[in-house]
Amino acid sequence: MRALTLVPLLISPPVGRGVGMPDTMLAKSVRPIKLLLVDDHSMVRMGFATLLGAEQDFHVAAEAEDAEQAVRAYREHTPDVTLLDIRMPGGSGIEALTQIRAEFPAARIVMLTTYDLEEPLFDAYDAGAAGYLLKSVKRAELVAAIRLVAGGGRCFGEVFENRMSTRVRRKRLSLREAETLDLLRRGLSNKDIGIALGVSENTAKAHVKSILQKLEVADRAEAVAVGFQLGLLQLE
Amino acid sequence: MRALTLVPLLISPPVGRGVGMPDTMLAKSVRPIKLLLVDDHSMVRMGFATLLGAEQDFHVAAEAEDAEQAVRAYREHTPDVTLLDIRMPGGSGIEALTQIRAEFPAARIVMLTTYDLEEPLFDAYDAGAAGYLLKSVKRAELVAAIRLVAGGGRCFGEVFENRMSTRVRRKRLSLREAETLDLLRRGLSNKDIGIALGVSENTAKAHVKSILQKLEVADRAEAVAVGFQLGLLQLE
DNA sequence: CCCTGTATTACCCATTCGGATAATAGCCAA
DNA sequence: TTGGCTATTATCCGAATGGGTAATACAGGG
Repeated sequence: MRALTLVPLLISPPVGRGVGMPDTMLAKSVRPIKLLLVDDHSMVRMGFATLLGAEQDFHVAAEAEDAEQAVRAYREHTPDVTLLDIRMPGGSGIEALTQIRAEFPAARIVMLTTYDLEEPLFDAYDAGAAGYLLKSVKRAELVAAIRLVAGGGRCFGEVFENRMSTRVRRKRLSLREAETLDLLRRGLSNKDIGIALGVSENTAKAHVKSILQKLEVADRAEAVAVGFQLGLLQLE
Repeated sequence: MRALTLVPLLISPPVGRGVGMPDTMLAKSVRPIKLLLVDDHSMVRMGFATLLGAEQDFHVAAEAEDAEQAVRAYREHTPDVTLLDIRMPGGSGIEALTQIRAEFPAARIVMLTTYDLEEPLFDAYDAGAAGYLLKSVKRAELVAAIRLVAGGGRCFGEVFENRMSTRVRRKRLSLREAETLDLLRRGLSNKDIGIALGVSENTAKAHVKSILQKLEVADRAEAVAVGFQLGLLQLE
């Protein structure tokens, strides 16, 4: 059900994505775009603040360093565009995104990430992110993306297009399978997985088998590796 | 051989690590500390530059965004202190560190990292880093660390102490074992590992067995997970 | 020179794994 | 209601895995 709604987006970026975009000029002379920056690293926030503050029509209204602060800051400032880091200690950026969008369905939020993993990308898309960018974006690209999003557009960069094709064929893990994968990484045998999940060993085997199929891997070791690769598993 | 030389460092930070440090004052009135910043993310560089540039006795002489540029920039500017990101595309920070230290044995280089993984920490130590800090360090801490290092001190923060104890008992993987671990993550069977390494299946089994012992894990799946956890394996 | 660690190979054996197949039941959407 | 997905369980079976033990060879540090 997701794949179906995703495809059209790839071929229909909102008007203004390109060389001469009228939205930019409109925004420039009216009122500054109010921004909220969320990242757990103060260095990164400072970098963004410095970079974006240099634009005349941008105004960094607030910063936050975790999911909770992000939600509170949003309520207080209701920014035009929010830049939200995906991975933060204590509640991921996806959670913050979900929470903010629940309270403010019109919130325009651009997710930022260091690694090009596909799971968080799709989670972000599902949760209603307006954009998804790598932190390595060039200044001009970022500024353009923010203007685009402020104007109601969406911006899922190269990342999106790169990862889309592989995801179409790769099926998503079910809840149970995700739990099982997390037990695999901990070195549990099928029997112990069964015990941990409160099911029979045979059921655990079935889940593992299903994981191997969906992830298209040869064994549990590769499943764990791909789990990290896709962002299904995270360092802890 | 490493553990022996490391321990004393923990209890003997160079003079001046504390409240009233004379080195700071010395440096302040003499000449600014020349800095080189290396990080592949322009946002991060900008953050550091903004933050450090605000200190009167700091001077950000140059920036670089990969290992190669870092080495060239070092040759050109011979900074007092270099801030070097550990993970960068195309040659890790460790390589840059090694190369610079080979040419300039007195180079004072502080490694910066996002994740608190133990392998790069020890690699950095072995390669002669003067410090090792998480990117999440507070401004004051970073500034103090740079002054300390500029004065000839070393600074391996909380990270170091936390990770040291676990590493003392956990033995390092041999070259062959590291190669084997990388094949495990790709889902190869013992037989295929043997073929890939040009050895017998029995030898491959022996390597795998040794990995499981050294990493103290139950099976290859957990070995892969711990491999990522320790920084022995990286996302690609 | 000896000891340690690495790399290599080999054999045995019980356990585990992964593939194939199949059946039941619940839930949700078309 | 029907079809599809998930979750559950089960059985069969050959292959792979992990543990134990042991031997050889080579290199490097003490």
